[in-house]
Formats: sequence, structure tokens, C-alpha cells
Amino acid sequence: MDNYQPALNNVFHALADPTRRAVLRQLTRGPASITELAKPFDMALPSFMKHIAVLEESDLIRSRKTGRVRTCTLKPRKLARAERWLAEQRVLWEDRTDRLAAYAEARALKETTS
Amino acid sequence: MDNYQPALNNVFHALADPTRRAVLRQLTRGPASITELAKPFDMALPSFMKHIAVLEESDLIRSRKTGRVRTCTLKPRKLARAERWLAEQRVLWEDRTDRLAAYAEARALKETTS
DNA sequence: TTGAAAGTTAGCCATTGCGCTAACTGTCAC
DNA sequence: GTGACAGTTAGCGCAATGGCTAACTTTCAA
Repeated sequence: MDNYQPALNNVFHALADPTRRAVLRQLTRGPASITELAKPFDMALPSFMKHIAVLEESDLIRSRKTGRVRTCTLKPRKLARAERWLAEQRVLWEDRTDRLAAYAEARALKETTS
Repeated sequence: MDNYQPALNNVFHALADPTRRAVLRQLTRGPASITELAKPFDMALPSFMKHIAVLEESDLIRSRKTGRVRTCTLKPRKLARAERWLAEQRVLWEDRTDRLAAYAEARALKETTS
């Protein structure tokens, strides 16, 4: 079932912000430093770093510091997990609508033949 | 690009709460009334109804009142959109890792033949 | 060795999120 | 028509979110 699943809480929360989604998208093109990632955004660095922290706590990215530059990398496992949860709901939903459609069809058929 | 996309903000925010995810899952089994949906949760009704409001504002469910009972229905279009966004990122990332793998392989081959 | 670059820490502020209780409005069943 | 049932409204409290500035640390390059 959907018992707790705190990982999903974090991941979906992280995804709920457009800045963070844009960062993830940028990281699909490869690793990047904080300032590189921050460049497109009209935002003070400390504010931006909070977004990075959220992404890292949700395990969607990893970051490693060498010298004075911190490099971020995408960590797509949790992204895949979120996708799987959504796909699962869709399947449940589709199964149900399929059954409904089949039922309706059977009913309609019975109607015409009776 | 990921320009704004306020719909995704709402959808991911809605999905970030385990109560709301559980409600969605329940709704895959078919429409249900508010009190029916609320039953599994140890929560006052007004609190629960805020969750319903969030789900409705994010366009993940629809609700309609007849008599004194309000019935909720899943509205899976936005769920599909969220899934698509995630799949898109995965594809971008996989493309990139494929190219990297191909590059590494080509390099390794060149190494052994030189 | 000194100045700029890249982060980092600390602290402030306004808004939103998520829970509660109390009291109210309709509707249904008897 | 009266009581219970299903939901709704209003308002409170606290923690988290998402932005800011100011000041600091560490590293690199000239």
C-alpha cells in the first residue's frame, strides 16, 4: 500500500517548485557547479542553495566539493520511483475504467439481443 | 522548456502528502463520498476537507454534491501529465548516459587497438 | 600576499501548510 | 417537525517554506 512512504513525500515536495525542476532538467545535461546552476535565476545565492539542499535531502541529486567549487550530479533513482508510483495509479485507474467499459458493453449487447 | 508550469507545481504539491496520495489511490477503486474517504484517517473532518480542496484545486479530482453528500471522482489527466514530465527527464538522462557509455566504449576500443 | 571567486552561516521576514475546535447549514428518515 | 447525518465556515496555533542581507571562510591566481 501507500504506507507512509516518506521518500515520496520528499521527492514530490522537491518537484513542486519550478526552480528545482529546472535545476533537475539542467542536470540531465551533465554535472554542474552551484553558481553555474544558479546563473539563470534572479535569486540571491543563499536562497538558491536552499533549493539545492532540498534536492539533496530528497536524494534527487548528489553534490561533492573539490577545491572551492561544489559540483552537483543527478541521482535519478528516486525520480524513477516517483514515476513508478504515478504509473501504478494510472494502471489501477485504467483497469477499473476497462472493467467499466466491458460491463457497459456487455449491458449494451444484452440490450440489443433481448 | 519548464517555463513556469503552474499546473505541475500544484500537482506535485498535492502528491507530496501521504493522506492525499492515499485518497487518490482509494479513488482508483471508484467514486466515494467525503466521509467514506475520511474514515481511514485519524483526523478531524475540516482538516481532511482541506486535503480534498487541495486535490480539487490541483485538478486531480472532481467533486459534486447531490443532496447532502459530496461525491469525489478521480480526474487522471493531470496525474498523466506529471508522469510524462518525469518520463521526459528520465529519457533526457538516459540519452546522456547512453552517449557517455558509447563514448567510453569507443575510447576503450581505441585504447586496446592502439 | 593579496584580492577576487565560490560557497557558507546566521538571522530576519512574510506567507503558506496543516492540524485543531466550535458553531453553523442543509438534507434525510422517522 | 425533530433529531441525526454530512458537510461547511470561521478562526486559532504552530511549523515549514522561500525569499532576503550581512558577514564570514576557504581556495585560487596574479
